Amino acid sequence: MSAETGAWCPVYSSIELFQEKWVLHIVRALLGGPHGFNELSRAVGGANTTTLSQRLEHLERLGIVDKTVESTMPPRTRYELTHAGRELEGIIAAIDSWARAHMRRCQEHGASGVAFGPEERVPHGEPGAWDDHGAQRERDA
Amino acid sequence: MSAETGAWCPVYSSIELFQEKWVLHIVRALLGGPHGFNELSRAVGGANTTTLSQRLEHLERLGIVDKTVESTMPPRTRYELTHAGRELEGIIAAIDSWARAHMRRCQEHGASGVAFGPEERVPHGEPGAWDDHGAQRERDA
DNA sequence: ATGTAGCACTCTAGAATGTCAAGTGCCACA
DNA sequence: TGTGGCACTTGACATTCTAGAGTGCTACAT
Repeated sequence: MSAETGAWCPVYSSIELFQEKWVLHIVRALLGGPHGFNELSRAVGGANTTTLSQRLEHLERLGIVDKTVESTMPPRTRYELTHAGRELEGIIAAIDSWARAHMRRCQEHGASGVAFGPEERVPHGEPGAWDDHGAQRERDA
Repeated sequence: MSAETGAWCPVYSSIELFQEKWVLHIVRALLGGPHGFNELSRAVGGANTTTLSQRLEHLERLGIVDKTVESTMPPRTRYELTHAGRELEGIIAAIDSWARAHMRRCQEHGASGVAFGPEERVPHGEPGAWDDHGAQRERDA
């Protein structure tokens, strides 16, 4: 719509971007350093590879992530944040502090059957993936 | 997965929430004051009513928005942010500042055909809706 | 030399999610 | 009496995401 009315709103567009599935997860994972493709898929909580490669392609086109293919055999790919990407840390940090303050409460009174209970899909967890996140997050705790 | 591994991560869950379609748009609109249902649908950029009522119900259960029905006839509904909801302003502000710094650039070199050009869907814009947003955004400019 | 495993993907089909369009019941104003 | 607004719900349809398998390559163990 932005494009149509001529009044293009950067904030609206960013929100559209961040509400694409996995985008924020990808940024969060990449904030902890560069990752390979499969590694990223795991770090992000088990995103399937089809979606992941679409997202990465999109983020690369927008200049948020940078893809490097080392010309060894077999070629290794490395995804990392660009300057613009790294600046997203402010958003992740804001989410982080809000989550710590308010999300825990949601979980607690979730005992009454609401709040994330009914519709939270559980993708089949990789226990190891969480260690990654945990370690990365200590940074700003 | 969080639920499954026992290591529940509030940040992961928040990201899951914010990447639900319209959630961030709803919060942004509501930051500018309470809205009625149809009004909100317009303010948010033309969200369809089915999805909107689902989202609002979810946000209400999580204690982020508060729904008040005035017992007049016909009943008027008013959606507004709770305390926790208002605290999301930090996140919106972070998105806002990132967007102003980096998104405009994306648009500019979008002249080369990339960056939001190809796959941005245009839902059929209501020209008026943008005045709303514009007005609200002046607050933190 | 063969088996197993990892990397970085792509492909296809089906499930989940979101959307459109229409309809409901209510009232206000002309 | 008619047109329009409000706050939704319903059902059919479209888009998006996912699982799971497959590709081509290497590396390491047996």
